[in-house]
Amino acid sequence: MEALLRYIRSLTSFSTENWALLQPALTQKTFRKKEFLLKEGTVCRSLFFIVKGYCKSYYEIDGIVKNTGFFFENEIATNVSSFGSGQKSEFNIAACEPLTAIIIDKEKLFEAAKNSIEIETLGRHCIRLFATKQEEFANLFQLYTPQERLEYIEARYPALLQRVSLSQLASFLGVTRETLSRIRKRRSQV
Amino acid sequence: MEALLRYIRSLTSFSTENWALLQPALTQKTFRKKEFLLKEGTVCRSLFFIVKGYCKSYYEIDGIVKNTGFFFENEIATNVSSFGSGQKSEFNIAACEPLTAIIIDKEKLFEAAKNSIEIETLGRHCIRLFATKQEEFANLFQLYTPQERLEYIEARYPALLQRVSLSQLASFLGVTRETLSRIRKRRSQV
DNA sequence: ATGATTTTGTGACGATCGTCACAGGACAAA
DNA sequence: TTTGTCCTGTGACGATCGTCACAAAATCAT
Repeated sequence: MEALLRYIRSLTSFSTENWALLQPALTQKTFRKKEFLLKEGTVCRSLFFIVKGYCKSYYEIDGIVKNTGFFFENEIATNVSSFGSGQKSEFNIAACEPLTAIIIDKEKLFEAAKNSIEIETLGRHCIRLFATKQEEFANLFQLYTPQERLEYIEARYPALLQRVSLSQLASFLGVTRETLSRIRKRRSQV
Repeated sequence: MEALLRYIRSLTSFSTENWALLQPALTQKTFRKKEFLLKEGTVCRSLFFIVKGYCKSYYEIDGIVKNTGFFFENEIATNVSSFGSGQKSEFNIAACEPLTAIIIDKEKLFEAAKNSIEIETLGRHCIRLFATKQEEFANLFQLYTPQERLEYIEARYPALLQRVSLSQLASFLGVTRETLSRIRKRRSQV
């Protein structure tokens, strides 16, 4: 739980009273590898603050898995649009390793926020971070080639490469695993 | 100004007192075609609510313009990450037509939000909408081929096609104008 | 240690894309 | 009308990617 408080205080000033107010919204839970945090077709009613392990978001289209994001320790995983609008999620979030997360319940969070502008502000910061990350990855695809995308991840998210297999990474980069393999080969030959 | 109030009330409940509190943060301004709303290298200190006309966000990399978004009437254009973090913007926003916008000043908005949880909540909703749209377009690139992306825009944003030239659209879809032309040809021949 | 499963690399081939070059059409200004 | 500019289409060619197939390497469970 202390990890979450540290995370919050890195975003915005947050009193111990507000931390107490927030407690009813928090539950700690563990997930086995491949277990769902969020399943396609269900409504997302939680934020998942990752304490240990990592998970991924992915679409399954015509039986093919397409990874859209990886989430590691001290990050929040969720489906912003489903969480915000109450509509069904179009993608899954699943643990890639045994995972421990603090689940922040939407309804109880909103109740707490009604009486605390600091909590409301915290919510805004969380969404802002999410929007920034989405923007970063949207640009990654709109602006760069697959090879440049790989180099961007290598430079900016080296930890991701350490923990995610090349097949999983290829799916995330929007190419087949064969293509990723050839990009790596091409590059080493130059 | 009424358009902005209608926009706000479509997002969240908003009293006339809060509307009055918000007034100091608002300025109306017109832009000529090709004029900058936000220039690369400067910090984004405003939200631009578009009353009439439209604008685009774009990167200029090695002299090549890459469009990343179009913003029309009753939408808010901004650079969320620059607006939120205070860092310099890496892209431009420029009017594509003569444009009228209500400029919402960041500092004065934050002052107003300090004393009003309704305004703070409004800010959260604005960012949420932005995050949702970013997510939508990030997925468009991660999941679909150029042809499927075109079909998605045709189905979901037909108005965009009416107002944006094919060259501009090609840049937005992440392909050259020649490729977009051939996609359209291929499709009509089937 | 052994066998099964997963992950990665690679060759062949066709499809798609980017680049360069050029031509025709739409539109606005003189 | 004429000129100039911008937008769109298309042909040629090389580069890159996806698909299918198979093999090697690494990992996991027993």
